[in-house]
Amino acid sequence: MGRRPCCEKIGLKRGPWTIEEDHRLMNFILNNGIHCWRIVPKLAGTCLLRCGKSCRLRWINYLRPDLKRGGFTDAEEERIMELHSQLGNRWSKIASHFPGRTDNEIKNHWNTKIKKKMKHLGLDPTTHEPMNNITDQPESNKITKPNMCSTIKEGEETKEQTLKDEVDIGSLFEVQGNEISISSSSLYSNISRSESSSNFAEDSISLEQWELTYMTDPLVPWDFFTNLDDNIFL
DNA sequence: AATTGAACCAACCGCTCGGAC
DNA sequence: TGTCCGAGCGGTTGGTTCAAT
Repeated sequence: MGRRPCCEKIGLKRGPWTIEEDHRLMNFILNNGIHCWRIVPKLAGTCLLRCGKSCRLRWINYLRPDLKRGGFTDAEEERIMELHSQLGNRWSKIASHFPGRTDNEIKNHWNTKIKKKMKHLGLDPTTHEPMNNITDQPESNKITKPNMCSTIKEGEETKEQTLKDEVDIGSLFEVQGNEISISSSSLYSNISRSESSSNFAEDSISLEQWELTYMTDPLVPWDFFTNLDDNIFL
């Protein structure tokens, strides 16, 4: 017998999310936090005909307020290459080094841009070795590079990495009455104090303001979070 | 202006992991 | 100890956008 589906798929919507769905999911999470993804769509209202898994993905990859939008810088690309050479395709681990970036975003960027860039430089994107070293050798003489992925054990990860993994997205918000508080100290708890301001501020806006300003116009939202960054790193 | 192919990226699928019982 | 289930992860797909012709 096969595995049970993660949710009852009959009657559930698939494909691109609408503004209304985003709005409803965002409001639900801001008001209730994240406890169990499976029940989120059930409690979020009748227009959210999505499975919990889909809600989780939408939140993590698109709606999360601490997401950093925009292209990757050269420095970020270099860091991704460096981390990939150590961690392999462990995108979530790699993403944990980039606050505000998602594993999906990094994975996509790797597959569409960095891979090509490396090939252009004559490097094998999988092994990070110069491609001639491998292709010029007969099969029997090839030296197999150890799989970096398998050489790193969970227990050997740094404390810093472990702490980053433990950031609880659901705890980033506090909704009190009609006010949403985005705790900067929570948002950036995975950044060392030396990198961030010691004077953490609570950035509060009203729920109505949030909805009117950021959830009705799909082109606007990310500016808000850019400004949030500016405020925090002053 | 229309067509076509490439590039990009959001979303889905299926598997693994880990906690609860 | 084994089973179940939710969450997380990585690979893949498919729709959209953009550039070239």
